[in-house]
Amino acid sequence: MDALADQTPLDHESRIEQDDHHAIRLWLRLLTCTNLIERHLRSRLRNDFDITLPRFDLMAQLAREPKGLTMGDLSQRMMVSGGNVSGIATQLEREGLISREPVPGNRRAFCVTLTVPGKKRFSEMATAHEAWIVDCLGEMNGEEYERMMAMLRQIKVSVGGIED
Amino acid sequence: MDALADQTPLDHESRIEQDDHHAIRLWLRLLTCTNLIERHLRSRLRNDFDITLPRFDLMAQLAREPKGLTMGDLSQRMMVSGGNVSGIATQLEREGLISREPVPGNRRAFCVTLTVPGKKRFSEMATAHEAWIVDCLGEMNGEEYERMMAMLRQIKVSVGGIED
DNA sequence: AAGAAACATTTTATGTTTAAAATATCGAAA
DNA sequence: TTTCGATATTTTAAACATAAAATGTTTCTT
Repeated sequence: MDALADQTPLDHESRIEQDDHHAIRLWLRLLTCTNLIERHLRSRLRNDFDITLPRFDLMAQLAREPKGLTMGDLSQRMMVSGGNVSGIATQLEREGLISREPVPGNRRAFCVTLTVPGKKRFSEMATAHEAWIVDCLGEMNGEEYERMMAMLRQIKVSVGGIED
Repeated sequence: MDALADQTPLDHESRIEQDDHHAIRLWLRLLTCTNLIERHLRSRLRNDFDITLPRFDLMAQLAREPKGLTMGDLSQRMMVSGGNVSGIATQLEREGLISREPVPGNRRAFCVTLTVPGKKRFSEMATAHEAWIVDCLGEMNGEEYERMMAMLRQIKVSVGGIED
């Protein structure tokens, strides 16, 4: 095959053809960028802290809310299914990084919080995590950030408006 | 509190701090947008064509390369692991949408192509898929589009430069 | 107070994804 | 030739993810 002889490294986006609508090209580039960054973060979290991105994300939500969150809150904020949160929380609880306490006055819900070791662990990770992101996105000046944020907000509203 | 910060002139150090927050916010918004669009596309592909996004993506790669691609080519272009491609291809082959032919002269590799029904099926899907994306991203003028592409290219280069 | 509806969570079944091990082939050097 | 390293793919195990069913709790309505 010709493809076998092709040495250039490729991604979704470098394959696009001239006649594609510019929206398609933008979408593919958006996807490529997000995937690259996410992959990089996953890899660093795994190598440097032996933790997965979903577990880190759950801890990040809790770190922002010292009073704790219910499973449902976590599901909503992380934009993943309840069953998923349930599984991730089970793992983190087993590792002693979070705790699930019953909520007084509502026996259906649990209040999930970071344990003391969990807080310590998270603060170590958060510093590094932030630096990695700045490394990935940092070359941009304030004005560019604002423009990009505005365009993404537009997209967010536009997609959010389309009901699933 | 951000309102206060806006009125206060920032020294060098707090400006860096401020920029860092910008980077994090930009990353989170990027992630949210991509997830929303991806979720939307997944859902429509499932409902309208009873196919998953990974299967569609694999077919899309083949549609661009009528001579066929090897499993390794597919893995590289889709930016997913070889094992993953293997699983997806097995399913598509079972459904008769793709074929895996041995490559003459290299008994390790397979040449994967769309079958005739696969081509037909894909072309139906591709039209709809393109329209969905335009719906999500459409309200953008040429200048905005160019700016966004340029910034994303910058990010792509920046992240790509950091070796994994 | 009883029943129905809504809520919060977990469990189950199925499928996706990756890294790593296993299998097999190829190419080249000793 | 034989052996060794690289290449191409598949298999396996573990973590994630979703939808849907199951469980238990609360609230509303009558």
